[in-house]
Amino acid sequence: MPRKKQKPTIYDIAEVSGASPSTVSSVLNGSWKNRRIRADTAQRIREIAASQGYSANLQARGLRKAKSGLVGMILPVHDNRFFSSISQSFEANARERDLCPVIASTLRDPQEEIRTVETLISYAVEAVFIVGATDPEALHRICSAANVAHIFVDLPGPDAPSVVSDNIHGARLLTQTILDEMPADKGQARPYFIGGVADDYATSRRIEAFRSVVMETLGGMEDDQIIACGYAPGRAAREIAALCDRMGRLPEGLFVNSLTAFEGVLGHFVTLPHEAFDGSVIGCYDYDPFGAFLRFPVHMMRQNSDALISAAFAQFDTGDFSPRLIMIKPDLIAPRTIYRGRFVEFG
Amino acid sequence: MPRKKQKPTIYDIAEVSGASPSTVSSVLNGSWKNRRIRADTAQRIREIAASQGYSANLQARGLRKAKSGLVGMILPVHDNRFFSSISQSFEANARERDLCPVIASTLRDPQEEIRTVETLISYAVEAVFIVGATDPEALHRICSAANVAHIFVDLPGPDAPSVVSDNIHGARLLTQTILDEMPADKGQARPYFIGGVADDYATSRRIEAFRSVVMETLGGMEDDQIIACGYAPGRAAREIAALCDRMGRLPEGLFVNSLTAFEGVLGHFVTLPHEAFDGSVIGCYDYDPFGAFLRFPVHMMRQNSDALISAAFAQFDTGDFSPRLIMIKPDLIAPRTIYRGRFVEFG
DNA sequence: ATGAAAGCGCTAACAA
DNA sequence: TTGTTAGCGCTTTCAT
Repeated sequence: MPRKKQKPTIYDIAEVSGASPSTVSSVLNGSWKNRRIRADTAQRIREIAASQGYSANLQARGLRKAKSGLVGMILPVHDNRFFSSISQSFEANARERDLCPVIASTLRDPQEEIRTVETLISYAVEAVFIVGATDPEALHRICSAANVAHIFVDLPGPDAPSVVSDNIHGARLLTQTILDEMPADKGQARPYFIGGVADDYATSRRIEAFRSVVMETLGGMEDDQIIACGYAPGRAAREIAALCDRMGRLPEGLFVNSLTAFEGVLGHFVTLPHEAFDGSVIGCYDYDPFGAFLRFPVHMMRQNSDALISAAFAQFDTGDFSPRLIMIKPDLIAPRTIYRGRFVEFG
Repeated sequence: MPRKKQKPTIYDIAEVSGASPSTVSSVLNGSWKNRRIRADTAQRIREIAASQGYSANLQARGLRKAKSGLVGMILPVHDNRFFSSISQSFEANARERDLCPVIASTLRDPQEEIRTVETLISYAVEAVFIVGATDPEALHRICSAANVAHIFVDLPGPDAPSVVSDNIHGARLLTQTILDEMPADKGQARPYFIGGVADDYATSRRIEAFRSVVMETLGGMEDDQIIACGYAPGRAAREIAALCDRMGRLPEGLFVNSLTAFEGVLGHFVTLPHEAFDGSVIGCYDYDPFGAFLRFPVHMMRQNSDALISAAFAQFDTGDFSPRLIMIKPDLIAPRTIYRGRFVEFG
């Protein structure tokens, strides 16, 4: 590739225009409203800059101003409908504020979370949005040591604003729906809960809600009806297979705790005949448009990713990073219903 | 929030340790292997740095070295399984090279693509990966004017390396499969192709492949069997509804050209009774694990996102950015089959 | 209405 | 084996 000449700097523009670097700088970054610069000099400088293909070196600006124009977000995985919707909203919100989004996935590895947040801080991000962290305390410590604004989303963290789904409400509603749809003689029914990590904030509340609704409705429940086997599809696939094996059929009700777990569950379901699903009611906490149209009906709780992120940014805008918990209600999406979101005319 | 003291710099560490800033710098950034620095001074400096919570200011380093440690990627949308898998692979590949990924979605807006690439360049990204661009020429011009390495993925661009799916192969295979699965008396059958933009590189080749296989197999085809209505779900929903309306039923064969279009199609399908699908064979170019388990069987072409991105990074590693076209074959995923990818044990 | 100059935190010659 | 120094490109007082 032929070595092109370097990107022009304000000094190049200054030289060509005959103005000083500081004048050029203020014209080109908008701060010239304060400095009283003649409209025509400003205009001339802008034209020269355009003709030279000038664009500011954002690293230099960031260094000088001790801020970068970047906003960071970390999340567990990209390739999952909940988190990728989060990314989509994050991007839109960041752009509205003229910030450049930096989104990183950490595969629920606490070490990776820490490294990533440290990297973001080293780039002087204006804030970091922490989605579904496994070790919120550590991340909080790091951010506040560096005096970096941070907001927790989905899973709350200590001593900072947190925007979370109303898990109790959502899980109660989903559990109730599953039980309602089960055949009339629920006496012996043993609905199961699968996926997630029992100590996680979100999972623990969902389990609690599941348990209490089951107790209220069926009058009893045993511990083995909770299979908190993590989020990985592979693990969920093995667990559901083992469960079906033990029972000799599918459970009457199944509460799947995340899309990733659901993906795993599906990995087993593909091996089953159509009739296998007849006696079962299945619900999933989190929504996927394709998941809504499976071979069997699925009740889905759609976390309002857009509302979660918008609320987090609204908090960011206030500049107040004192602890508070903001709850967003998720929506129950009936089987075979397609939710139409903000981005339906894009793709 | 109590105002913490500023982040320590190499000067702070230098002062405490009694060494000079350059010594500190080289110790802390690894370049001390060349400078022969005593192991114990290095050790002492590292300890002091750790105790002070030092971490390098990457903007300053980037400014000085005229590179940032960032790699950029732009893609149409996040919340779609194909693109979010691309993100997942991009992230993994970037990390392996100690680069910080910056992923931005541009909603297929050419202006937004341009602005975004300019922003990335202003941050001095080491390369930009351009996925599914609508205006590759413009992006190429911008990148090469700024002398920034760039690689096209999914949709090829001019005068730069491009890694694309083997669309002809994939679309032929998918079309053939759809036709094969159709009822024996195919004489009058009119399979349809829906989604995408007819001038797009990928779509145009897929249409071409679709057309030629249909011609070979059925002996004829008319132009209205191609509905290149773009990628937006909303639009695809309206088009398929209109088509079904005109035909009074579903077409015998349907080739859906992207997941976003498929989502739209599904938006109409949810209104149809189960039997409506009996006489239809449906295929989708692109894979989604939930899409693989719908109420009706779907044949899916899985673009190998991991291979696409890995090949792109392999090219990046060579440092050679001269034009070349690298083809990656997609895989046909049979209905009701779950593909197990690289990240199946994460979630 | 504009310019000169200092300095953000870091790296890389060049000295010593 | 280590220190001194000159910038990277920009913003921002402070002068004029």
